[in-house]
Amino acid sequence: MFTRGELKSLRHPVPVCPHQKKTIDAVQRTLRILETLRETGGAGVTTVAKETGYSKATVHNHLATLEHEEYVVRTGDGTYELGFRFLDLAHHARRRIGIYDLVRREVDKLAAESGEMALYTVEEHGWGVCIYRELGENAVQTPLYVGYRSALHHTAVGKAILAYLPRSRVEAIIKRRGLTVQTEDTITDPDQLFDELDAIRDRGFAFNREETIPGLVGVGAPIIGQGGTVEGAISIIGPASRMDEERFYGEIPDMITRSVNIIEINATSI
Amino acid sequence: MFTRGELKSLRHPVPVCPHQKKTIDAVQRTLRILETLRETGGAGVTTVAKETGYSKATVHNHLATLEHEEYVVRTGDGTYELGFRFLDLAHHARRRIGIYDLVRREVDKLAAESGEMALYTVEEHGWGVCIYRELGENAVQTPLYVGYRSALHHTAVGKAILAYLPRSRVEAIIKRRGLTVQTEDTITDPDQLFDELDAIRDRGFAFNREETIPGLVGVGAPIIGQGGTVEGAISIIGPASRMDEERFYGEIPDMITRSVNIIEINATSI
DNA sequence: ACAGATGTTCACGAGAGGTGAACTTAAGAG
DNA sequence: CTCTTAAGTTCACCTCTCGTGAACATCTGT
Repeated sequence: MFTRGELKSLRHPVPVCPHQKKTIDAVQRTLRILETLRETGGAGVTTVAKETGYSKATVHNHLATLEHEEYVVRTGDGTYELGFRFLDLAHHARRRIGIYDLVRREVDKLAAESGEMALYTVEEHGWGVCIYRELGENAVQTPLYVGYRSALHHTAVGKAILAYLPRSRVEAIIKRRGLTVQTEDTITDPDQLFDELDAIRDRGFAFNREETIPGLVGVGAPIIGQGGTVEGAISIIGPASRMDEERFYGEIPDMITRSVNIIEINATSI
Repeated sequence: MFTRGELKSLRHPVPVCPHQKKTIDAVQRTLRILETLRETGGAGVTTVAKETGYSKATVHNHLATLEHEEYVVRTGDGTYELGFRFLDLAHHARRRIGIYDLVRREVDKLAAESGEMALYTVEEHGWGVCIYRELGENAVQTPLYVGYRSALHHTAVGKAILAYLPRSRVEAIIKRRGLTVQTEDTITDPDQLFDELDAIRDRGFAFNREETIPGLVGVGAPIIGQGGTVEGAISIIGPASRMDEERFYGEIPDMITRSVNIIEINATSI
């Protein structure tokens, strides 16, 4: 027989990895559940339980808590959906972007002038996150909504940002996120990527030549803040069919460079 | 000596309130912490601990979890801030609004035509939540951002929505949220509010006569969906000084009614 | 270099929270 | 209208999570 003390020491044998972060399981579960609601566009207890692997009771308790705290709503037909409280959190998250209004005006202008889609993207946790987007008259249909996250290595904005981050940061990001294949033109070799980043730094802006989606191209340029650090990048995106040499390598980069200058100059006075 | 069963029953004496919901404390703590980041616009462990009353270690563990899950960011100066992942959740929450694009177009039109602020609001958890907002040329400065929540009884949109909810729902909302005083003109008496809602139903739209902020007035009208239920309400808001009788009771209501009709007609074809 | 504050780690134990099963309610089929 | 099936909710149990204070580490500014 064991005494209580002996039993206890057996229960906690040895931490598998002594350096792994200590995270709170219940919080992770709630986040997984919210993400499930996001992906399903609303679901019931059973669906969420199946999707996450948690028991029905667990899902029920989490959803009840989230509903009580008004982060989730029960609709008429009994499904749970993301609450509008996230609009509020999103608004306050966006307030971090000091140059938001400035950027917005320029992105609107770019979309109107070019007739294509224009956007502003920022780096976070090694992803590119779309902060603002405006559609021009002939803009392509892509699922690129505000809040959309994508890898940095295969977009114009992403490469523009990477080009102006310290090499160590870029290496860390590559290690963390990998260089996933999107199309046959996606850069998947680190050395090739670093060469590309050198070229971008030389000319001041980046091209996306069907590296994300076949047939889709883009031009992007970084916004450099007072401290000399990249704040983000703006870009114009359109179908390859509409982008002849003159436009893709001339007019569009000019428009973008002009907007970048306006933003950077006005940002210093904030 | 006690048997196991007897001991157990002693340990759980009597639930203080048998009907109180079972919520998960850790989740509530995380939400409180996120709300603190929201309110402070970014803060360190100590500040959040002071603000919430939780221990530093607790706050540290929660923030570490939220950062690991990429819902929060550590900035250069060591403070934690809301992550842009909330933009994504917000986007998916907003997808619940089927008529969003339709409403957006009309609100833009109203803002341009009137020169004032125009907006679309929806009810959730007994609050009015601003879903979309556009500023006209002369729009007033108010903190009415997308995601902003306010009580329903003292705004034009709020009263327009209440007027078309079942009386039982209205009573439940009043009970839950109360009729808070905003200005000397705020309706704080339930009977008076129900009379006002009758009047709104008669004429089809609602007025806010400085009931929220002194000097600020508005006109709002509900959007009624196919099932005959209120989807939300649109509104134009401006300074009382710019709203003479003719404009406030004539032109503005006409513009809004026209937009409501366009939205409702087009909504049936979705 | 030092003082004051902030962030991080640790051991411990109360009790939170996850679980399966039982129960209730709602929806559909025949 | 009843039976069947599935979904949501409640419950008692038990483990291990998570909150805590205090000690330790790290940083900032003068």
